[in-house]
Amino acid sequence: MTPFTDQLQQLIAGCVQVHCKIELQKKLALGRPLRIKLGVDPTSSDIHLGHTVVLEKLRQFQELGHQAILIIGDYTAMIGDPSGRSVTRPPLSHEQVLEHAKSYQSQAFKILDPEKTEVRFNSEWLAPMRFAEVISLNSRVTLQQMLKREDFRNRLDQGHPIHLHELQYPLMQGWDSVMVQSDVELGGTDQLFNLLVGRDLQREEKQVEQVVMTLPLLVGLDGIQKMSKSLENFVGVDEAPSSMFGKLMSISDELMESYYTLLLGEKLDLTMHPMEAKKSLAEHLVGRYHTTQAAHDARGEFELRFSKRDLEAAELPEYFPMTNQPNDITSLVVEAFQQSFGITKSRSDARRLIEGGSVTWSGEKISDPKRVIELSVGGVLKLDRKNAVRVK
RNA sequence: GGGUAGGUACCGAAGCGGUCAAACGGGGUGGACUGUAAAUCCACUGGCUUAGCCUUCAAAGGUUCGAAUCCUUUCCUGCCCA
Repeated sequence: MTPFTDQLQQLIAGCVQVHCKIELQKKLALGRPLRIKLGVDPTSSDIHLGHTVVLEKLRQFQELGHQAILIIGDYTAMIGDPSGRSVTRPPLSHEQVLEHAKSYQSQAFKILDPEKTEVRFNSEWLAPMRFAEVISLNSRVTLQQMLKREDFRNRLDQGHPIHLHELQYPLMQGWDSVMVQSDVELGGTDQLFNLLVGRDLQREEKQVEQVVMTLPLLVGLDGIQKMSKSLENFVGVDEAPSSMFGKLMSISDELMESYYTLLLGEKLDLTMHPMEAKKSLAEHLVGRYHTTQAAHDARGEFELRFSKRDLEAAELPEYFPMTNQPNDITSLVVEAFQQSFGITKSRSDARRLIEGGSVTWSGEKISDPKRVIELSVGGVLKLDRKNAVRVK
């Protein structure tokens, strides 16, 4: 194993907080593989770049010979983590959660080494708990401690409801730490409270308290809120190269700086033209989750399509018109969206796009929703800013 | 349990018998501009067989020629008191 002093430097790099560094040092000095816990709740079906910040840290531990423990919060996901939330999460059924858990695992293994990862579902110990045990857990935390949290405080001040079950969340997560006997737990900065509860519970259970390490939250594509699937400001690790590339190109210059540090672990070169820097960022990340070749191609496609605006030469999704020809443009637009992108657009929506001047056929703008046109094979139908199809 | 204020479109928030598919702001989408950046400007933002029609203002009933607006019941939430 790498000497522990070197490990320490490497491991705390990029962390916002480490509780406590001295404890981590002591644990590393033991010279045995530490048990490193990371919990993810399968509240949606995709792992996105926001998750990768902390997953990469876990991998780092893994590469240094420590034991990665990935907790799939199939039970906690049904409660919903209130951290950083201003509203209660909608409830999920266990079936939904298990469904998500499946894809979560395979996506997480794009980063982690599956051979060296202990995967645990927290329903394993949470589901069989008896009410008395739950009560006992509850007795270890006070309401005041809970209400010190900023997210709850805000909701309280603003007269927004806080449901009692939400208060259980940190306890459940903390109990996970007890059950897997973690030496270290990783999480985003918004997880601090939950992570610290783990320490409290471990202490009560006469375990050595876990070291808590928090990592910065990645801001989503909107540049304001943290990246999350429900806010639709995310880039999934499973996304197609072109989509990943495109989404990354749409982030603001200010945001790019943090993407460089958090995702690439590099400092943004300020002498570079921002657009070039962004392309390079996008290419790196696409390459990381796909292949270098795919990343290179995605970049080429992007340049062809959006920089040169050469739709004719670009590689586009195919569209096989099903309706009789010729047909009115509105119907064709609706059908193309549905068939090529799986997006259901209302006719009103399609009409708005047409009237707004977004739709073109073979380069010609079609702005009359009633206009009847005859599609020919090979022609390009542009639908909106980002989507166009080639007729087959 | 008592009192009180509420539940309006993606969100916030007006409207309090007809002129309401519902002001305004945010967000979103499209266009101009451009680097799929930012800023700015313009338009759109329930659905449809679109001079019109249909379904929406927590839910169900009712009053009325006519209801988001009035009445009844139900469900949900905040605040104060217990």
